[in-house]
Amino acid sequence: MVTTSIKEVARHAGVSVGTVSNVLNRPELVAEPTRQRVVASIDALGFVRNESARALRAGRSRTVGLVVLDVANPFFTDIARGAEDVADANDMVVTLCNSAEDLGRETRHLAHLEEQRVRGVLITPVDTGSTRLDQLVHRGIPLVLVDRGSPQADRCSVAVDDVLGGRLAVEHLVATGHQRIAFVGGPMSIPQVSDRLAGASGAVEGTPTDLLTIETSSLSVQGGRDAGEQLARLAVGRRPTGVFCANDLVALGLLQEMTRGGIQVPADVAIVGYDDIEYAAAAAVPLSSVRQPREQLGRAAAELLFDEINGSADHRHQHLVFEPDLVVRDSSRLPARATKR
Amino acid sequence: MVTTSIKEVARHAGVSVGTVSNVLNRPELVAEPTRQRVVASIDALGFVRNESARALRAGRSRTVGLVVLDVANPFFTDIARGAEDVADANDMVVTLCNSAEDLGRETRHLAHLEEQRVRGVLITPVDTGSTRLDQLVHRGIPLVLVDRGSPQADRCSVAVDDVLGGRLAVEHLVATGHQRIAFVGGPMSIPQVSDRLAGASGAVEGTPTDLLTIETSSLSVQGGRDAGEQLARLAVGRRPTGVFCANDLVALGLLQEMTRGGIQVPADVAIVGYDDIEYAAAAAVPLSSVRQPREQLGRAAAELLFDEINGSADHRHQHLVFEPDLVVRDSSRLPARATKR
DNA sequence: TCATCCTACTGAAACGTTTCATGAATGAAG
DNA sequence: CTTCATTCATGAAACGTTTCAGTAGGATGA
Repeated sequence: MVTTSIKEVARHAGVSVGTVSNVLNRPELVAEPTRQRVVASIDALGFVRNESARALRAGRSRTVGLVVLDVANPFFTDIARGAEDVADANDMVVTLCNSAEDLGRETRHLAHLEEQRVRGVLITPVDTGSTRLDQLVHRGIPLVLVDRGSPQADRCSVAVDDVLGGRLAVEHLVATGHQRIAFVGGPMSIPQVSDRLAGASGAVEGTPTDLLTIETSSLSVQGGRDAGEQLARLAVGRRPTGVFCANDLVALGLLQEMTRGGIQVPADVAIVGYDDIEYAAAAAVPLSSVRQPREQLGRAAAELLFDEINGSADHRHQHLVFEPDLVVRDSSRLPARATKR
Repeated sequence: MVTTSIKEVARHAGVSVGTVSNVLNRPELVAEPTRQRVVASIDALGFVRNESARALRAGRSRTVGLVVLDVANPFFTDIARGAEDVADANDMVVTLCNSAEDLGRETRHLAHLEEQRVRGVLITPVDTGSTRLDQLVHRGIPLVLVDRGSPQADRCSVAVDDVLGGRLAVEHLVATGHQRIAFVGGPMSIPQVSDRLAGASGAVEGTPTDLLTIETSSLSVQGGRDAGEQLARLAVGRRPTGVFCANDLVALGLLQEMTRGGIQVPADVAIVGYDDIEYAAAAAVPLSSVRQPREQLGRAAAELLFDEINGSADHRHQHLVFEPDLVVRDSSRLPARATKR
């Protein structure tokens, strides 16, 4: 691997290394003819800046880390996109790290980020109580919690209001006339699940609507299928006519099981999911779902981070909460009886 | 941000910086009591290695870049997982970059990787003819092409045999008795699509089977729906009874349109997709699909890369081609007429 | 006893930048 | 003609490591 250094560029252009550096970083300090000569030499030699040397001298890098639970999940991909946008605008680079919900991997990534002297970290931690994060904060590395972990005084956080999301979904079911509604999701130990259930409960309060809870062992298609089987076994008169699922995978599994059992969606059972994943709209019956402002979440997180990085003096830690909204599709639409094609 | 350097550790432990460095990198050269003293100081001061300084001095970093077309695509996530495994074993780190099929983003990522002096790059390029890659190779940075770009003498590549994949799918349809088969996918300018079609053509050659081609404008659910509409309009006697789709999204769209039109899958039309995405098994009718050895692809790519990095002298560029296999599910299963539950 | 070899450690150079005090050249003002 | 700014460019120090030639002090062998 042949590498050209600033020194060789300097020699080639007949100037000092300081001048080359100035051309790169503060071109306004360099006379135009000189500048052009140096630029020409850079091109001729194929010079590429050595970021390590730069970072070493500067004492800080130009990267921030983004550690997510699952890179394959569109939720995090969209967050990453938002964060990258903001980083770009600040002449920074985002290093994307996938913890895959594995504490060991998360720890290794954080260690490597520290060794790289990243300017800050955006993270959805595997374990919200991890002391690894406190360590980072303690070392003075700005940190923003994304969609997990309770607000703490010494760091910023961004999140989406899951209680509101649950409420929106179930209010919609109530409004379209359902009197027996089920919440399907689990395990309840996941804060997102219990928050969404709390919202659902809130929505039926004061109405004559029944809310049945079916806890699944995981937020997966299989979990939805299992719950669907349970529902299908109920007598028609006791079966919920509206179901709110804690996420879209569960909803898809449920939908599949309903179809298999000859139960019509939405005529017999209306379904609302959560997350609005790409496949929600592409399901056998397009799925109503609660959509989170994912990209906005990433942007906001990055902005908080850069605010802390740049103006560390007067930075105030904040805890932003965003509002989700409901996307209504066929799976919960009132059957349009008198409509022709 | 407070940072402790090796110098302070040395002072704290009462040794020279060289000794601290040895404790870190070649502990066998250090007497045990000294080593323990230094380790204690490191812990006490919360020392974290400065990777920039290390890389600068060493003249090379410990990272390789992996540039993918879409981080959200499980195909690439699995490749990443495979590559990371291999990197881990070599004490290297993978930097994951998402080009999102955007040439500008790809270029920026590559530039940044170069500035970081990565040891090598694994890439599925946006534009296979890009001179940016030649530049990298020319600068002596090892490069492995992943699943795109024709084999070149100056770099390794790994790929999956798409012709074989197409053949497997259609041979299966032929074997289960279908005499009118359709290939659905497009645009044909994508090599993967035309290769899969070529395999499909090969499979019907010499058989009395008809192969109809329906070109879609994109490999999306919508593309599948549009094709499905076309198929549904055909008279039953002329309609293909088996369909091979160029990917699973198309297959899902097609499946959805069939269901909507009252055409039974697989009784009236059998469907085979490609990629075996997570949702394939979770579709309304679980989808048969051609599965690619994704993680293995990532492993192989990384192994080729490290081979080139480590033994640059006697490294021979290779072009590996992996074989996909067919996963048969309900969507193409012969209806089991006499089977009870 | 001396020569030789080991072991454990030291001290300084080097990596490629950025930054800053310094200096040379030019032109303007008096 | 001197003085003073202003504009450009220079050269060296510094960043935190790793590496390598040295060296001190035993231990070993003759």
